[in-house]
Formats: sequence, structure tokens, C-alpha cells
Amino acid sequence: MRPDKQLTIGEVSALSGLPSRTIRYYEENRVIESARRNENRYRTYSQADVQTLRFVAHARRLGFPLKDVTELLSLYRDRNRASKDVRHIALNYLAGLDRKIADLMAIRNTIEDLARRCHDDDRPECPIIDELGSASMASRSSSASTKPASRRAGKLNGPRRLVPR
Amino acid sequence: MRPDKQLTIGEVSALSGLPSRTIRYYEENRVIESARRNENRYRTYSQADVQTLRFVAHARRLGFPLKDVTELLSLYRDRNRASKDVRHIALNYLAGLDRKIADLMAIRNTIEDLARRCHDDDRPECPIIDELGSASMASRSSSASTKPASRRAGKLNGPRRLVPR
DNA sequence: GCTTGACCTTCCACCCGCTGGAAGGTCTAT
DNA sequence: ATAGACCTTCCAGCGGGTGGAAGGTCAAGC
Repeated sequence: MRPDKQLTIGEVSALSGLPSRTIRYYEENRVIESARRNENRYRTYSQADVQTLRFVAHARRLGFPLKDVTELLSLYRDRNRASKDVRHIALNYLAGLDRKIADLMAIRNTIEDLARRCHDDDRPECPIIDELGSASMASRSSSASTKPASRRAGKLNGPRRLVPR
Repeated sequence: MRPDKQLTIGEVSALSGLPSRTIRYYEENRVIESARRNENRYRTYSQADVQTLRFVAHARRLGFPLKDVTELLSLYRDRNRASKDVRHIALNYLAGLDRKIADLMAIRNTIEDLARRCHDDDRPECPIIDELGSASMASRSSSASTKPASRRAGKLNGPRRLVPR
């Protein structure tokens, strides 16, 4: 194959493993640069673009958010990059992953325990329903998106008494 | 408190822990029934509704999708429910959780390994970038939403040769 | 030269589970 | 009367795409 062969979106799709639609989506959302167009307004790509798209596909397979992918891509192309910059992105992502896994594991163990204690027959008694119906409060886990904190129920001390007694 | 006291959305919000907006959202999306309105078109709720909302909040805290929550809620209210029906929902959800956790763990370990092998300095060499830029294919994991399978690159054998040589 | 059909283009809508804002109505305390 | 905390509806956006429709274009076979 000539290294300067111009490719259509379908071709780079097949070569990169990314659906054409997704490639267009990445272009529209500035993850990758806008492709040049030929005389028919078709997007045209080079072999280098295939490399780029493979990189993106690989990063997405590892679950990096598109924002990170954009940054990783610019570091990928920067010959003067500092490896610590790359590592920083990876470690941030890793920390989020660990929080998410911890949350999921906690939930998983709860569900597993409840299901194990459920009779699995035609009787209505069920620890799963009991647990969900109970008044236990156990608030949200570590990864519960760090929010401005405690605006949940408005001012709570206004002219009108919220939560009457 | 009188057990027949009618409550506003802000009050049930505070009592259930769910933001008013979310309660409206659940109503609009038929997770819960439409609240009655008083003469001002305000939604009014009963103590029983607080129980229902607490149930929903609890199920959501455990990560059950709203579709499951709707089913669990109807089982919660069904005195003739069969516990196996509840268990079935929980086990389905558990299986999905386990797939997701396995996927995340695999990714986590890969990222952790790459980051560990990264110099963390100003030099450009970096196993993370190397890995992402490599041609390795390792396809998507178990939880990659069971799809109609292999329509990725269209017909692939048409009049035009996709992926030229 | 015409048809076929696989490709390409754009646009708009939908998935999940909310959340934010705007514009307006209502209620209660001062 | 005014303040301000509540209530209402509607519309928009997050992430990361996917689905469909309507239309343009290209190459192969007849």
C-alpha cells in the first residue's frame, strides 16, 4: 500500500476498529482534528490518521474519558512531552477507578448477601424487600461526585417549616 | 404528627432524602405514581408516599436501575409476591455488577502496571503512551453490552473493497 | 446508459439518571 | 406591602455514543 494513499472514513473505520459514526462524533467533539475533504465533500484520511484513531480506540478501550484522550493524544504527538504528565493523567484516572470499584464491591456484597438470604420460593418474605423498605439511612459512597455539599433540602430554615413535627 | 397530614414535595424530599427535582423526574418517568394536586396545583403526598420514596431512594443507593426499581416497588406493595421474583431481579443485577467489576479490575490492573513502569520525570519515554500507540488489539471485555454482533464496518464485501491492500 | 446498492453526507432524536436554569405562580412572616 | 422561600412548567445539558431518515456519489454489472 502506498503510504500516501488517501482513505475514506469507512476504510479508516475498518483499519482502526472505530465505527464511522464514532469517528465523526470524535471530530465534532474536537477529540480529533477535522478531516480534510475531497472534491465530493467526503472526509479523507492518511495512514497517520489511522495511527491516531487506533490510539484513541485503545485509550477508550481502557476507559479513559474523552477529555483525557484528547490530552493523551497531544502528549502522544509531543516529542518533548514529560512522562510525568502522562503518568499524572493515568494516576488521576486510576484513583477514580479505585473509588468506583470500591463502591461497586460494597454494593455487590450487600446484594449478594441479601440474595443469599432470600428463600427463592413462592412465599412473600424476602430480606431484599425488607432491606429496601427499612428506614436504614447509610448514605452514599466515596465516589458520590463531590458536590457543593448539603443543599439537598433547600434552605431548610425559612419562613415555612420544612419537615414538620 | 397526624398520619393523614398532607405533605408538599419539599417536605417529602426532606423526609425521603430525594431532591424535589428527582421526585418530579420519577413521577414523569412513571417510576412512582402521579401525585395528587391540591387547589394550587401543588403536589401533595401522604406518609405512605414517604415510605415509597424511601424505598426508591434505598434501591437507587444500591444502584438498581430505575426499571428494576419500578418492578421492585410493585413487588414491595404486592403482599402475594413470590420472594423468588425479587431474588431474580437481584441476581440479574448482581451478574451485571460482577461483569462490570471484572472489567474495571482488568483495566485498573493494566493502568496500574503501566503507571508503575512510568519514569515520572521530564523524559518523553513512557510505557503508557507506548501501550496506547501500539498496534495491540485486545478486544472489549465481557460487559461490552451484548450487541447484534459484528456490524462494525458495514457489509465489508460490496462492490467497493473496504480496507485496500 | 441505467440500475443497484454500498458507500458517503447532514440533521435530529434517543439512551440513563438526573441536574441546572429560566420564567412565572403562591404562600407565609414581618 | 414586601421579601423570600417555596411551588409550577419547560428546555437544555452531562458522557459517549447509537439509530434513523433524507439525500448525494460512486463503481460494477447488465
